[in-house]
Amino acid sequence: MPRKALRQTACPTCSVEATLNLIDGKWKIVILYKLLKGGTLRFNELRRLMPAVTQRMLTNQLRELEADGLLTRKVYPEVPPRVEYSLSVRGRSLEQVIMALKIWGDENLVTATRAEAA
Amino acid sequence: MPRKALRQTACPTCSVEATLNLIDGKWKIVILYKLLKGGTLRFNELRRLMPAVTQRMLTNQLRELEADGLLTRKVYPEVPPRVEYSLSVRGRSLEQVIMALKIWGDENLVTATRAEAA
DNA sequence: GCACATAGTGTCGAAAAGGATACTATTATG
DNA sequence: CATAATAGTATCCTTTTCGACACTATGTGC
Repeated sequence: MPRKALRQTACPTCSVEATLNLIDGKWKIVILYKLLKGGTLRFNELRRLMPAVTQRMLTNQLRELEADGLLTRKVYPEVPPRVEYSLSVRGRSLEQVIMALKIWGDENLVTATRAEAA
Repeated sequence: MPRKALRQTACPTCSVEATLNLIDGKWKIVILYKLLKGGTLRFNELRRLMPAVTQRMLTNQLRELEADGLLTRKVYPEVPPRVEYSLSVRGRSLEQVIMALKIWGDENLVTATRAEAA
């Protein structure tokens, strides 16, 4: 049984869509971006960087990213626990995608995201 | 009242996240990609290109993309009706983003999207 | 007169995603 | 003994998303 159902595809040949599925999830892109910029980060460091994300969601998203092979989770058998997250090679290969998103946003979302924004 | 609630942001300064919000929606990226490749397309042409998408969803996604200024909807007052969709200037500016997604997918998703895929 | 094509809309319900909150184990520190 | 820190879990609930399906108007072709 798949850990997470793959959603139905609009057109199976669309690698655009498949890629988007990987980074779909409310916080995944931000996590990847933070790791891209920050290198290795611990769980609570990520939390502090994204205060709006609940612990549960952060764990969820990290686990999915790990399952997709986009990041590496390294547990140190210490007390208090220490877990370090960093991009895997595959994750780092997403740099162009992430940066394309960032660049577009910087250029096009300076003031408002929607025309009718108050 | 906003047409669609903007979801809470992980970090307001992240243009990465904001950009992703614009193209978030199950079929938006594919629609944009089809229009990028196909130029101007009519409603039912899009439907045929994406058979898995219901009429209602296609309409929804097209309306949201229009509201975000990413595409142009041109209605011809004819019977039977004719409506043509094409990327706006703003929409076309997303080309780098869309192509980054496609290129990554082509290079990294050749066989399977998930390690545990049967 | 009937079906067909276009570009939709309306309603209902299921499923998935996400949020709030409380709880865990262990050790160090005071 | 009490508190704090780490990296989470567990449970419950609400919101959002998505799909199925039926329905619309109008003119053309048979």
